[in-house]
Amino acid sequence: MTGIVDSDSLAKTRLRLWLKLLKTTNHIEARLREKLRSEFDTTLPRFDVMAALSRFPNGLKMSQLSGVLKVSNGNVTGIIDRLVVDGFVTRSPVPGDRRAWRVHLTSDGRQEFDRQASAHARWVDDLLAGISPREAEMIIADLTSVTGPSGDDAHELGLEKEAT
Amino acid sequence: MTGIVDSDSLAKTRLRLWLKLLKTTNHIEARLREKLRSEFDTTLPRFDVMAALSRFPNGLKMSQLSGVLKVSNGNVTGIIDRLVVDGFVTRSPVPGDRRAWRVHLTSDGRQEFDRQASAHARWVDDLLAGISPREAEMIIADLTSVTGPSGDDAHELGLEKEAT
DNA sequence: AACAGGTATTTCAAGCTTAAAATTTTTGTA
DNA sequence: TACAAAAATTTTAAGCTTGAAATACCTGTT
Repeated sequence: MTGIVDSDSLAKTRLRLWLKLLKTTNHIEARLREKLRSEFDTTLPRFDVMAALSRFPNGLKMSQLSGVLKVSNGNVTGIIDRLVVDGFVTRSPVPGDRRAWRVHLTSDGRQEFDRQASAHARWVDDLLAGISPREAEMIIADLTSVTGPSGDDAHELGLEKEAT
Repeated sequence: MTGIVDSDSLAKTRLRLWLKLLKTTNHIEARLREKLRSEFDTTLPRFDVMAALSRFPNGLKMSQLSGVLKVSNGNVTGIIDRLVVDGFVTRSPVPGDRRAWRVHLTSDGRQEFDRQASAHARWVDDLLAGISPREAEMIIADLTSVTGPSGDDAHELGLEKEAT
């Protein structure tokens, strides 16, 4: 009998943790969205795409981009379309494979993203100001059991083989 | 000079924490979405709406519902529309206010939600199995500084004044 | 009673998201 | 070379999300 009670209360604690995680990330995401919209007239998905591209100066193929961002293929198409219209991203053909496109930031895009990224880092720091570095490290360590360690994109994608 | 370095590394730790929180919740959310779709042919937003309604047997007005869920007004309309079509939710007029609707679970809806909720709790427990109750409590406490304590919906909404 | 202002909800436009289908191109094999 | 299978991308359909505009209704004041 006590076995059931015990594992039940464990489950309840984990459910509370899940609800708290959800509430926290939703709260932070909502603030970041507001800020990106009001201060840079952009969106979180656009920011995410530009962040990914900024880490790969050689650009990425569409499928690599959706792989890095872990979103569906078709999703990225529309976001890139709009970033191209805004002059922040360009598509160039991949020599030797007429199916594929390589997308990368323009210098305008890089400039704009740099401004956005430093503001973004400030916002996050402010939003998490109530958490000490020691606590932060602890939480990071604990949560690593859920998703595994932070992946190395370049390694996952075999980009080390690419020419610069 | 060291001042700058110190606050910089603090900011970096908090940014890492944010990325980890995001990765963790995205991961869990993705699994829950898959499961809800494959096992119950529903979605997370539908589940959230039904969860909210299940906590208020008297039903909620549309604006109360979007208040509890903290999403926009217009958003809820479409989700409720579809739940009504499926027979899980009904809209009834609010006596004395012809603008408002009261929405609540049907008995079918309540039955279906109960099944979904217990599966959901199991999934969450499994996904967070790597975290001990002590760790969970610590994280919950730490994150409370970001969003404040878990609110009491009934109190926030003045529902205590409602007749049963 | 009239009416100004507020409230409850829906509608709308734009963008994000996914899974699945469709298109085009490449690649391996017979 | 022919051709089937695989790969890269786009398109499509359905649903979620927001903020803002539109509707309909209520309420207090004059």
